[in-house]
Amino acid sequence: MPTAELSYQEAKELLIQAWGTLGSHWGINKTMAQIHALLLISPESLTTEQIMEELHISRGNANMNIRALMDWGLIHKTHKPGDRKEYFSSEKDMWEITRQIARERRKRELQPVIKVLGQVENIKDDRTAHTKELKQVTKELKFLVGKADSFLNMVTGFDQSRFFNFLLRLKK
Amino acid sequence: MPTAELSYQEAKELLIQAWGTLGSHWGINKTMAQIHALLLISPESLTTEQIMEELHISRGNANMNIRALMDWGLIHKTHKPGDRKEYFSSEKDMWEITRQIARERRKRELQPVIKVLGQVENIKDDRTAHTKELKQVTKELKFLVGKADSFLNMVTGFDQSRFFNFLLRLKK
DNA sequence: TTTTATTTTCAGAAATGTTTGAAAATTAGA
DNA sequence: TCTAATTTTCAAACATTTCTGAAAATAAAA
Repeated sequence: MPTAELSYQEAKELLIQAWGTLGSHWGINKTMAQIHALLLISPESLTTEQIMEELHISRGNANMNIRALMDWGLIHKTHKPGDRKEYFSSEKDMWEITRQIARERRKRELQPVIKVLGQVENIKDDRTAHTKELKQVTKELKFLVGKADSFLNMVTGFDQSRFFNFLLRLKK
Repeated sequence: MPTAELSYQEAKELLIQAWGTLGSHWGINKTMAQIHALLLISPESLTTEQIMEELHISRGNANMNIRALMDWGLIHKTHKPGDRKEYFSSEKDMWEITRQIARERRKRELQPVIKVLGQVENIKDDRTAHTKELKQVTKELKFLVGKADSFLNMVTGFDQSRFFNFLLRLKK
């Protein structure tokens, strides 16, 4: 059975929904991801009003999630001459978006955990099996989370062409 | 100020809490992460009863999250001779845990999104700017998510030393 | 300055996710 | 088979997160 061609509207809703679901697996709430998807596929920048209408959400909700997206560095505020409203637009370069997400997740998730693991590693050794196991597990956990941190740090340092080389080598 | 040495109990609680926080950024609920942490640092396998007592949770809650952890392939059921109860133990090899998580997240998160992006890509081209933008963004998104999928697939296929050697080569 | 457009805040409402506990189902041994 | 130990289910209670909408704050124009 061949896949039916989707209309623009159907495709747009599917994409916004899919991006929302993926986002919610990544500690980003659904609305935040949906606003991001909407701005990502919009050729022009949009006002809060337009975002509210398009996604059927309240002003407060729109405002809050727009600010969160700006905190993540994924969207930006712009102005139009002779217009008092604020317009929002997404960074469109997919690699830049990837780098920005890598940068924020390192800072928000990995680094706090690495700090805690460092403390736990410092436990007083009373030579019991339980303490031994806790120390061993913590050491291995810290090693692995540390590697993930280095990897994301590397991503933020790479430019696009180095990234493409990296992808090529991934092929096998 | 030098960091004070933690007691076993303090360290254990810190670790369980840290693992829970990291887990919650990964679509895993608090109790599920706590049970996993508890089994990870426990030298012996534990019964449902012991897990309930240790974490102060109900039988239903324990049962449900134990099953979820088994679905993820992170813990296993064992039996002791002459004992009717089920005992649970965590996979201890940290690299094996990483591979298992990579395998599941590919299946649960990336592959469904890739499928949707394939559908959206198939949109009827009406030559408007909006359609053009949607197609372009979808194509780039699919490329990127596809690469993330290949990367996780590689993790599941490599052994630890091979994987870290691979990452080392990327450094420069 | 005053008026008007726009953005931000936040208390309560709604929605979603988690936990409980007791009853039902299952399983193994007698 | 029957009995007793153990596991599973699930409706209702509880907790947490997200969303709303109207009021307050801000900023630009008159």
